[in-house]
Amino acid sequence: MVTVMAANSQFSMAVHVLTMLASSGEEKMKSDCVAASVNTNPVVIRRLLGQLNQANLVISQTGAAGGTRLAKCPKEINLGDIYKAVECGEVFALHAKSPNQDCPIGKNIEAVLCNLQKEIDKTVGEKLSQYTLQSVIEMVEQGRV
Amino acid sequence: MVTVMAANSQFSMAVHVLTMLASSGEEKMKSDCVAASVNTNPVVIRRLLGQLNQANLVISQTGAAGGTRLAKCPKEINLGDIYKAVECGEVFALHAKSPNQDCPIGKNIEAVLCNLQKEIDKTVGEKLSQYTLQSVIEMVEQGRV
DNA sequence: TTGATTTGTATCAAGATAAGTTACAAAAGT
DNA sequence: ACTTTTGTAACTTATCTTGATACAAATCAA
Repeated sequence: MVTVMAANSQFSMAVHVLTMLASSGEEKMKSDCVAASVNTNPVVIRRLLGQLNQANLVISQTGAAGGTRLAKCPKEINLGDIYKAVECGEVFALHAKSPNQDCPIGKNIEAVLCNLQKEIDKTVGEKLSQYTLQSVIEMVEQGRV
Repeated sequence: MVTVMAANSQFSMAVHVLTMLASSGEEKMKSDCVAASVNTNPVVIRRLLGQLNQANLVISQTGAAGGTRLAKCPKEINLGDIYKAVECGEVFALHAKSPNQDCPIGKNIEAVLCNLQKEIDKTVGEKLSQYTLQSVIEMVEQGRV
């Protein structure tokens, strides 16, 4: 596995986490247990679950006997929903600094790139939406891809 | 403009740079001149041009009266080529640390995500390939998107 | 009511990346 | 020779992601 640190793996973790929750059905899971499978710290999982909660993909409960479960069944969650929920940013970034506005190209290129960025992001979202969480579970269960 | 530093804007810069080169036609441009439009340091531009050179999109020449020009005409360069050339990484990253291999889900989720990653990257490449550098130039010239 | 458990969240440290900058060797024209 | 320009190395700065510790708030059980 190629590990590029500082790269955003939240989407991958989110899919993993939701697959875990799906496997436990109605029963709530604790962040410690999920963290053990993802091989990370429980706080990282709770942060992620916070985002998934805001997107109405999971339901959490504090206190003893607390934990988290899916808010919908796996067939009703698609990977596009998850991608939007964790909001990893865009496929490519716009210029770090605004280009030179005195240059005809510099003046107009940003708007063109911005629209392109939106279109690509939409394309990614649509492609991801073709997969439900249920289909991911089936792929994982069968050990095939 | 929303500026997220540390995010990779190489693709945006590359499109900008190539648009500049296209505008100067056969005539070679100096990195200083391109940098002035992109609003960055000439070395940043030269680093980027190095990648574009390796992908055979531009031709550079050292020395006095040196500079860089396109290696092909703008109709023969598409944004997919540029995306591949700058290799900004993937749309989403895989897990930073390998998941727990003792967990049935942890054991198999990586392969599923890896294939998904490749498919999404392919989708992005195909979408970007629909646009030629020529079409970008036209959008920029017309100040519309 | 008291105590234990778990989430939610703040805060800090560590590791990595991108971009900006300086410096300089190599190449190439005049 | 001298000047210009690329190619590249090295360093700095700012920022991001992840991991880790700590603790308040919520919830359950005895």
